[in-house]
Amino acid sequence: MIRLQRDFFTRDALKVAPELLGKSLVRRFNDTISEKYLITEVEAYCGEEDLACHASKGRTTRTEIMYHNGGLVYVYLIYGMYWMLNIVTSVNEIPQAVLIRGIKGFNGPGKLTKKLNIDKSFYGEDLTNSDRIWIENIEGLNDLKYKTTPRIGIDYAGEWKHKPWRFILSEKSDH
DNA sequence: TGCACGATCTCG
DNA sequence: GAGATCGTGCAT
Repeated sequence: MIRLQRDFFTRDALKVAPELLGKSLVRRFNDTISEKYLITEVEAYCGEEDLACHASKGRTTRTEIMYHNGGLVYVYLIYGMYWMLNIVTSVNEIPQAVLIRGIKGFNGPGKLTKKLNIDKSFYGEDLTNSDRIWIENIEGLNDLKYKTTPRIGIDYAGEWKHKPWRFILSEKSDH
């Protein structure tokens, strides 16, 4: 198992998102407790022109982190009670992120952050050197099958709501 | 300073 | 189908 490095994240969100499927999300709580979860569902949000992306409102206190280099964590509160876990992608000044919507055994972005005890304190965390959250490659799991659908909960995004930028790992693969 | 609105979830 | 619940962005 090898922790994903900077170069994995500093690419376009549409390239990174499907490749995150089948990777292992690691949450380390202390010296003896670490938990690993297979990533099964993600969504890509691509820049200021993407009306579904929070960065479509420009650079604000909340979206600032998306303007940084890939590999950082973007966390925000939605509906007053759920923390959403996102991973910043692309390079400086290009605001993109991938929302982690589901992990094996726990579908739903709000449920997984509650399960992993992830909150605003993770905003800006660096996945390439954090000691409490990172992502690992699982040897032999590559080019997995997945399907795409439009993203969830963004009816306000006009034409952008139709983009097939939600990626779901298929139940069965040839591997 | 105030207010409308969510990249959700659970229960009925 | 509706309610819970609050930080953020933008209008006052």
